[in-house]
Amino acid sequence: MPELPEVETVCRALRRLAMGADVTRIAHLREDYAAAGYELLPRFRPGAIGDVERRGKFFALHLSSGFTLLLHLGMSGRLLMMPSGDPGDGHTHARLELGGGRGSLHLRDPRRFGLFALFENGGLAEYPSWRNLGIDPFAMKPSMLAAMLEGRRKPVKNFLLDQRFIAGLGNIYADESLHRAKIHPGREAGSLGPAEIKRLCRGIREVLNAAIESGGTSTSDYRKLDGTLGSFQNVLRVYKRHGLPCPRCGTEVARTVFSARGTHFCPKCQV
DNA sequence: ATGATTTCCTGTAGGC
DNA sequence: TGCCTACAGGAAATCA
Repeated sequence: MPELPEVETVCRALRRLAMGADVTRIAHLREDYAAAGYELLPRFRPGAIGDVERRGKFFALHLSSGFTLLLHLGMSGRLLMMPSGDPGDGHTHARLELGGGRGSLHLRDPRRFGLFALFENGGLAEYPSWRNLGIDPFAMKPSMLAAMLEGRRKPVKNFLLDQRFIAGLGNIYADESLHRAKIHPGREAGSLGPAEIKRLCRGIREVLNAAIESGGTSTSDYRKLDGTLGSFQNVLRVYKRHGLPCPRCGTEVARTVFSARGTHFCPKCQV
């Protein structure tokens, strides 16, 4: 499922291929696939893509005409660069036509947990799930993580999934980060000591960087902008590897459930 | 206020 | 082989 590294991968490709291009037309093929801004569509005015911003797992495309397009891939969403004129399929919920023969951006999302929303004149800043996003994991210092963990009783796995604290981690990278930091996912968040907090901070940063280098994790639906697969699924250490040996100590990776999410960890080296 | 649970949705894996 | 059920999960809503 697309998390920070997947969104960042697509974002970088988008900057390369679409920045400066005009979004000439929005084909909104499924009107219930928008949590905000549907009423603005009739007023939409074409504009050049000036900046492609990523915060957490969101993309924001800022257009010169004053509109901002906000996208989230949910769990089965793909953003694909397609040739102009390609209609997409039954799961293609929106198409952004680009000027200058640059093609068309398709938002395809079978399970429809994603988001396509339109804002005008900075209205995005008021959008709750954007406004309430937590800190960027790359800018997170151990002291900042410590302050957020302080007094929290919930399992650290649940904490890592909450976008209001740290923006961009999902199930895959939460599990992988905890394994790198040698912390058991069920540990009470507020119980982590300074050394553990430091390891977690570093583990998060390192796994996200490595995954971006690999173009993201294609375990199921995720694809890059050009439709090809990322490769980080080949080097995962615990996620979906239950029953296989921990790459660090050889113990069988275990699986349990936290926060209604499958959680994978090494029962020996994560304490 | 905090944390836990439920809901949305559909393709796919697993069981019989 | 084919059918059916259960499961996967991001984030908002709801519940305790």
